[in-house]
Amino acid sequence: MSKVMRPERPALSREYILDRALGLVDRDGIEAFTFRKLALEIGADPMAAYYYFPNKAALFDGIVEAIYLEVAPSASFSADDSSVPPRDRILTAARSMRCAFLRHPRALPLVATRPASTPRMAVLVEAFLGLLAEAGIGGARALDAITCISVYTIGHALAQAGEPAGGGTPAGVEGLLQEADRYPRLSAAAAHFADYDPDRQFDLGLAALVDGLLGAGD
Amino acid sequence: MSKVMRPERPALSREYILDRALGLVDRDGIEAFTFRKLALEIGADPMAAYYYFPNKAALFDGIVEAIYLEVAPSASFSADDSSVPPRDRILTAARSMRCAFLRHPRALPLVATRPASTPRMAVLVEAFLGLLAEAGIGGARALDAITCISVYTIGHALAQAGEPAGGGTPAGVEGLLQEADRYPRLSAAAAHFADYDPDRQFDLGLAALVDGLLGAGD
DNA sequence: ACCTGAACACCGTTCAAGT
DNA sequence: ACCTGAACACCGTTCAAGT
Repeated sequence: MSKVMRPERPALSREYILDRALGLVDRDGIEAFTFRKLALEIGADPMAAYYYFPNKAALFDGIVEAIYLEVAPSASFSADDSSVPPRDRILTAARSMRCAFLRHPRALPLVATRPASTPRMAVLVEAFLGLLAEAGIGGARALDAITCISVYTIGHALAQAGEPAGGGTPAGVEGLLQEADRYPRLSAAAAHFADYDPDRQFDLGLAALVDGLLGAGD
Repeated sequence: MSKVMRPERPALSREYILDRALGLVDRDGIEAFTFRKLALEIGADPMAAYYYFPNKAALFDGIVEAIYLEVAPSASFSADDSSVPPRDRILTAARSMRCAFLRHPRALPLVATRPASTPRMAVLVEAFLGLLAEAGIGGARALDAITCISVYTIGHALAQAGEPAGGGTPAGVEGLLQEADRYPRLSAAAAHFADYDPDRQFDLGLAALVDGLLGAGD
């Protein structure tokens, strides 16, 4: 019955630390993230995390990796269910990336900023290349398609996450709309702010992009 | 002949400070940017900038604004040169945004992350709405198109800027390619890394996206 | 191997003060 | 109005030390 009274804490590990770190970023944002706050969160010395990560950048890379691990736990991504055409499976794959991204809006600047070349990314790219091959796209065109679809997906999620949590009119635009004569078209467009639906909009652009990329070589 | 020997320095101003701040970010990156280094750069007390900006976030917002001010100094953006079809003028507008972005690769995370709703943005959006109207797109569809094209443009520039300056094979991918049997398609695609051209790729996706968005309502 | 704690060289920001 | 300088409450990271 020696040190039984110590506050019980899961054994420290890379995964556990990343999990709590991502939780902190989700809650308080990247700016507020600190090794010292992380230490409080995991109940250890401020420097404990340095045993698992050489520095903050490496820990952030780990967070990005953790988010990509949430993308499409195998299923819809690589399944070659021939009953649904490859074009639609490509759309589904992009949506499942988007879904993982939107689960961590405040961490997205990390995802958008740190190019990951990990085994996980290789698996995702490999699967996507498979989908594209089924759609008749290969070689350089496949790489182009993957990049274009990826940057559109991350870009859209990032912009959506950056918006004021309200979801209605983008912040500050109201002020500009006072001068309706200076921005007549913008003012007219403001009528449509109410029924803005990010998911529908994303799908709209995604379909345009994918169809254009698939059809370009005919 | 009192204080003549003082190192000559332009009078401090919002614009001057932003200009030097952007220069620092361009040179050393966002992480390394510090009010104290900025002070050295402008030859003033570390706290001098606080007279013009309430905090670091406000200064970063100013940097983003400064970059958008570099977009298409009027010309190609709003010109209704009827000899070139609206569809092509939309492409040109997106390219001119991209061009301004690529002039400041290390500042791009700021641009991608801070939604700007300033008069300058209103002017750009207003002009873009004009182009879309000429192409027969208005209302909610125009807002969708602007957002989709914008996020694609910023997303692509951000990804490109995030790459290792080398430009060749994305960092670390070589390591993964050792296990060619695990990632057969990725390995095959690697043959095309050499002739990767970001501008061509951007144009490819942009054309797909724009044509899809313009044609969707027929 | 895994974690602690003191120490160092920084930060952003506040505030009272100078001109 | 515009800028300075000291001070405060933090940071990330190093390193020697503990178990």
